[in-house]
Amino acid sequence: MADAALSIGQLAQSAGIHVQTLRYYEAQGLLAPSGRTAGGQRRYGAQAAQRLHFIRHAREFGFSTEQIRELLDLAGESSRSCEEVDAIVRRQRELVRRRIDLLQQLEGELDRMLSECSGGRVTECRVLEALGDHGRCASAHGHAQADDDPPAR
Amino acid sequence: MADAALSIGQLAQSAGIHVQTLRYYEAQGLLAPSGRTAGGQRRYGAQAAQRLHFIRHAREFGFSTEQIRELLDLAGESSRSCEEVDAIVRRQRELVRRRIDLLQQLEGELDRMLSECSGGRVTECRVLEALGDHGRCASAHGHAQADDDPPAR
DNA sequence: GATAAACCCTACAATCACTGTAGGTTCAAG
DNA sequence: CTTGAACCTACAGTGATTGTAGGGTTTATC
Repeated sequence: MADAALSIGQLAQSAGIHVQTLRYYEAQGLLAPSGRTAGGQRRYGAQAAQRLHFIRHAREFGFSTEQIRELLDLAGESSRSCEEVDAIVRRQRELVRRRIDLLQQLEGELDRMLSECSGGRVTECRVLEALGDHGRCASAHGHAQADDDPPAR
Repeated sequence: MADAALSIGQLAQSAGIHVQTLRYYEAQGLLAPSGRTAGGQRRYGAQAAQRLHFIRHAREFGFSTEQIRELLDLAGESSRSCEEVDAIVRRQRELVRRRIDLLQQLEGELDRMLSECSGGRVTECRVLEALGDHGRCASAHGHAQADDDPPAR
């Protein structure tokens, strides 16, 4: 069962993450090692590697560790309805959609700023002016505030 | 000069942010109050309000407080070349562009997941499968990791 | 001029998802 | 059996806020 057991460093390298992150996931209840050596070092089996794969993928999708724990729990009791999983993903897609919209507005603004600046002195630089003047924005992205968004690093 | 002096609460409300955030900006060297009352309470003049406007706008654009401090300093010595400001904005646009690309890939994936799920039980739910299986991704967004991105809340 | 409510003060802890560090232990190769 | 790389725990730091504790100040009303 624990045939090709990986050390924490090997698993981390294969996943492109730091060992600390793995220990962090363990502390968060996302990923436990399959076992430990006599000396206390973590060993990860193929199942753990797969679980990590899921976790990393979900993180890239912007899911929080909390949400991932939800998803993993849901997947564990495999007789439950798919609707809960669906709802989480659907909510996530909404967030992604909104973030894209916002970023595209910002990109447009930044482009406009750059096109108006032509390498003069700061006094006549439109960029700083544009940043200071909300009114000139192409889109009035008013300060909405009920909306958190997990970083998509 | 300090005619229409605002309290921290009034300024915060007018900007749609919390008073703690203003105190945080002060600690970070971004925004000092124009003065204090005899009792030690902060008072902000019109100039401070404008500076805050700039700060909030730049934050919405994804600039870090560090970058904003740079921009403000640059704007202060108004005889310097515009190129430094330009470079900061250009770098920022690159980051925004990359984030949009990633998010659009993610959106596509999430859509695909949802279309494959049709409200069954978790055992036959494609969503969890898709999240676990990187290989089935439309785009192989490999684990690039040299890239930070400030949250765009 | 007293009182009370609303506001403000400092200082510090918590959040999230990690990353870094200190000081010590274990493993695998030679 | 020694060496050095990798591992261990425990804890502090990151960035941009937000929350809390325990007080002081301002303002309006009586």
